[in-house]
Amino acid sequence: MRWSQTYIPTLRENQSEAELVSHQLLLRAGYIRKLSSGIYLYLPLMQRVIEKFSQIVREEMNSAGALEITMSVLCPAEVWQESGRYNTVGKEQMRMKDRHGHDMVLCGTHEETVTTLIRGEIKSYRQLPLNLYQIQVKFRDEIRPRFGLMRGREFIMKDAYSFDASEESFAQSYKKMVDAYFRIFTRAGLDVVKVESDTGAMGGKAAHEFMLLVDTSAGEEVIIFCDKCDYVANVEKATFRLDEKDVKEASLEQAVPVDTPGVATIEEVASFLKVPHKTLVKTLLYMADDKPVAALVRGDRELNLIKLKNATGAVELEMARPEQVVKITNAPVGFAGPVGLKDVKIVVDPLVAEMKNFIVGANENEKHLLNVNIERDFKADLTVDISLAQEGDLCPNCDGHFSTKKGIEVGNTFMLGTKYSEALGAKFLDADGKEHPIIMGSYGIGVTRTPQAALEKYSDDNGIIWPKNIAPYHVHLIPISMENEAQVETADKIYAELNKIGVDVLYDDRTGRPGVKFKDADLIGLPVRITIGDKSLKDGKVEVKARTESEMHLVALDEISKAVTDILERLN
RNA sequence: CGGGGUGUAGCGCAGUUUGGCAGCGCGCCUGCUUUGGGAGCAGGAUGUCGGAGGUUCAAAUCCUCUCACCCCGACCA
Repeated sequence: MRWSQTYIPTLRENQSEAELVSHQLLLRAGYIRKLSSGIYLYLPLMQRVIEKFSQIVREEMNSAGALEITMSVLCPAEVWQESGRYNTVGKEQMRMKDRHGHDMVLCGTHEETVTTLIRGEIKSYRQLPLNLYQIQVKFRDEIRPRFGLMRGREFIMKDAYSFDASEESFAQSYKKMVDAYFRIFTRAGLDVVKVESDTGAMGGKAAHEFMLLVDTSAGEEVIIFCDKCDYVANVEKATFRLDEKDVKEASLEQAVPVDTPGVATIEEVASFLKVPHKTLVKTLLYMADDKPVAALVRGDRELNLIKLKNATGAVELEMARPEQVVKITNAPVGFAGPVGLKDVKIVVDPLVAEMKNFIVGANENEKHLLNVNIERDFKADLTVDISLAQEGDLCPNCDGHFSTKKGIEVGNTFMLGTKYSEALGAKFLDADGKEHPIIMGSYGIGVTRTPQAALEKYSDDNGIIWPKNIAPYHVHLIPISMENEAQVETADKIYAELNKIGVDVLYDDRTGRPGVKFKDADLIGLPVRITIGDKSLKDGKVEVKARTESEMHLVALDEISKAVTDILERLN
């Protein structure tokens, strides 16, 4: 492609709207433009990146036996009502009425649609397994879109859905997808890790996420690693083993109230009473679908909201507002405790269950209770892990310890079980003529998110450095002067030759100054640059340089193709 | 939704405190010169100062309402 024939609006200065390097670069290098909050337009370069990545996805999905289809973005509300998710997805689902007044939704995912498609048509175990996928626009009305394509409201996703007749068959289907995912990300030049994750609103039995590990603030997920075994999990999901050191036998002492004037936080109470944080218990009040819940975690621990949500089975879980806290505990925020609470579900973390003679709020202003004990002073309605795992915790599978890293989720796989097939009536007959719901899985890859995520790893001060397989073009061809006939002639020849052997070339045929072209080339980030100038051309040579490397190679004109393919061969 | 912030030329911003000709840099257009890392000179075009209402002789500036966008939190590929 000739520069003069395409549309690459590069910008000299950074855009104020962008926080992340990757977002900044996509805007500056002329890949994307914003239309509205969380809604982006893909310009020609981005379009090519999307196509290249999509093609990799498509090839690997196809070779894993999945079949490409395209489903609608719009969907009648009844389908979502039937699965039950109409009431649970929340406000991120965009809803509207058509001209006849029918309720419609914009799909953020397609479990309902695809299940509706196959039910009634898949009747026999002989028709299974089946895996259908699409690469298509999704819409989610995110509470807070941010980071450009990383968390847009409209985005492109590859979503696949598997249908199996047995658990054994499903396990194979799932593994095929996991294997395909690793091949996809590897081809795109990205190292990802597979981590255990929460199933969230998707429901189902288990799930994994594919994470690109990054050191930047773009890493929205915290990932827990065991330093000894292969246990890896999203912090939302991670469980850990109780440290035996924390289990102590002690005689129960008399509970006593103590004045704690003006000290409300764990930090303040601990230093006021001169005791370690882990002798205190935090009582956190939440409203689970408008019913109060008290969550008790040890003073040195953070609450894991996802675990609490799962434990309570709540659809909406929100921290109680100060006035609600007052109503529940008769005390201002900071003095809540489990003793004497009425009509409040008390959820106790196992770490707390092991504690003796601990300190809690007294449900009275500026007072705490010392030497409180479970059973004697209050009863737990539920004892379940609700603590956030943290660095140094003990691995649940071995005697290793946890460390943490940050990552960007670029893909996920869900074991859905029969949640959707049962709700929507997708059933098959087995060899004995018995009816069963189909076992399903769903598998997503963020097609627009992934390339931007890649840039969080692959860029430098001068611009983008694309992995070769998702770069919009392979080669950036720059004649120093378009007024110089010999240079132009050479450039034309190289352009034709490389195109012929399937190397994608962006030919900067602008009549501008070379400095501008070099700056734009670095910004756009194609893997290989070929420069044609009088210095080397008088010896019948041109300069070939990899974006990642600083040294140039002088290459004779008849060896260009080989030089370029050699460099591409060794690049990521 | 809560908290914080910003809207002025295509982009980046100053001007708002203390009301008085709407500016700067980059980009864009024309001409000449220049051509190996964002050129120089000369000339030129470009504004609903986010919007509506109000105060005033006079509003980008003060007041009221409103919209959009960004950042922090809850949501999520």
